[in-house]
Amino acid sequence: MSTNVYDILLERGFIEQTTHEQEIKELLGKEKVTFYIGFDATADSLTAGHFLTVMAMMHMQQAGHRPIALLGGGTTMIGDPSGKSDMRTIMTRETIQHNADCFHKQLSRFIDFDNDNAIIANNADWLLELNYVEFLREVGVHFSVNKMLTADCYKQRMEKGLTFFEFNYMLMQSYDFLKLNQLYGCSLELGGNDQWSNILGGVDLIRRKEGKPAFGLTFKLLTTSEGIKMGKTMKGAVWLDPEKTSPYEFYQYWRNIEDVKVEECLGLLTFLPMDEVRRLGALKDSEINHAKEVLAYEITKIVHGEEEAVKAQEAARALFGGNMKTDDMPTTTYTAEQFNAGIDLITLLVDAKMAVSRSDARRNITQGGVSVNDVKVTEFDRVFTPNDFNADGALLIKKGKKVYHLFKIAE
RNA sequence: GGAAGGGUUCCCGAGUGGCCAAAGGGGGCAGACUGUAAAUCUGUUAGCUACGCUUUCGAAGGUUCGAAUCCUUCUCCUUCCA
Repeated sequence: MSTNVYDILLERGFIEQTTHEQEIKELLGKEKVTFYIGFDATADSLTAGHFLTVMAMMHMQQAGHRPIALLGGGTTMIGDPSGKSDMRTIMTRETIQHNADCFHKQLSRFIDFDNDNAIIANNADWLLELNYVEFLREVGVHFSVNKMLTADCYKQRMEKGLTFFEFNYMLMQSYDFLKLNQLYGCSLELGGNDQWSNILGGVDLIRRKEGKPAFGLTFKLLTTSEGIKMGKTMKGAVWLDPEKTSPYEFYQYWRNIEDVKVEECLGLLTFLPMDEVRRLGALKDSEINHAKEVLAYEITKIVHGEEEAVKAQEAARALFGGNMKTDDMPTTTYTAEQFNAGIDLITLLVDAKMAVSRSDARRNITQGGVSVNDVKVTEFDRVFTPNDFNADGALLIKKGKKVYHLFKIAE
């Protein structure tokens, strides 16, 4: 191991807090370390938010360490109260299992699970059959309620109310760490900074109960400059599953990132050398658009592969560069009869899901937000026929600056 | 178990018989300005066959010409007492 992976993570901006900085660094420098990161199986796909942690796992694995991806099949049944203002909906075991399977599949794209290079575990395996009294005697005795209550994550909940059910989350997660320590010799837990309290609990538990060293480290959370968690849009999370968030949308999300976040994201979410990251991050004004292109391309490449990244980039360049290239555009087709009869603009917008309702479509048109073949249309009852097609035999409709759609007759 | 307060549109939060599709803020969308950024300003933000109509204020009933507003039951939450 040439460069210590701790230094890499530090330089790239991952590290937020550590339990024992010196010891962790030394440990990572001298031996193969088994570490774990937990993923709550609350949806059937990983999100852009998870991606940061996945990147960290990849760095660690490249440096020769052994990751354990712990799927929260058991803990998800409780729901982590950290950073949540309300209690989560409780999910069924079947849903959680399905989600865990999806996570496993997605993670395999990034992490090599063959030949014991990485381990995938599910805490349902030990949490679901726990004996309550035994658990209290073995684990519960090591936790001080007074101390837990002073933890930031619970403090926030003191006002809104916190159930005993959720209060146990910390014990469950700590127990996971203990269990992984016993089963696989796992001695390091990584996670987002919102996991700090939970990680500390596990580190303490192992040290007390096993008398063995254990460490914890948290990563920066990706937020916008206003402190809102990144990876979310109003339409929901940015998913890694191409069925849920298309590679183009994924690309666009990063392409539209705030200026001030470009350098941070390049360091965290790409494998570009740091010299390059700093060079790109230093670009000013409109120059920084180049850095954003690189960022979007690199992330898309890691998540969806080079081919998709190229396609997304070309589609974006074509659209915003002015020269329409219609190959990869989202398209809706109609039969010749339908089009010959004429289709009104509202229907087109709604069919293409460019508007959520006919009222919404009408509003957008009236307010001057819609253009057809680059001509602004403000009459909402305008009807289109093949006579309105452009040179390529289609209608190109844009809503706003970034949403576009192609309409043509089915072959 | 007892007492009090409360559930309003995407979110927070006004509204306590007609002037309420419901103030204000946030968020979203669109327009202007720009660099596919941020900030700022403007418009808009239940649905529809649209100067009108239909469905919304925890749920179900009821009173009334008329209910988010009053009554009854149910339900959920919060706080205080035990």
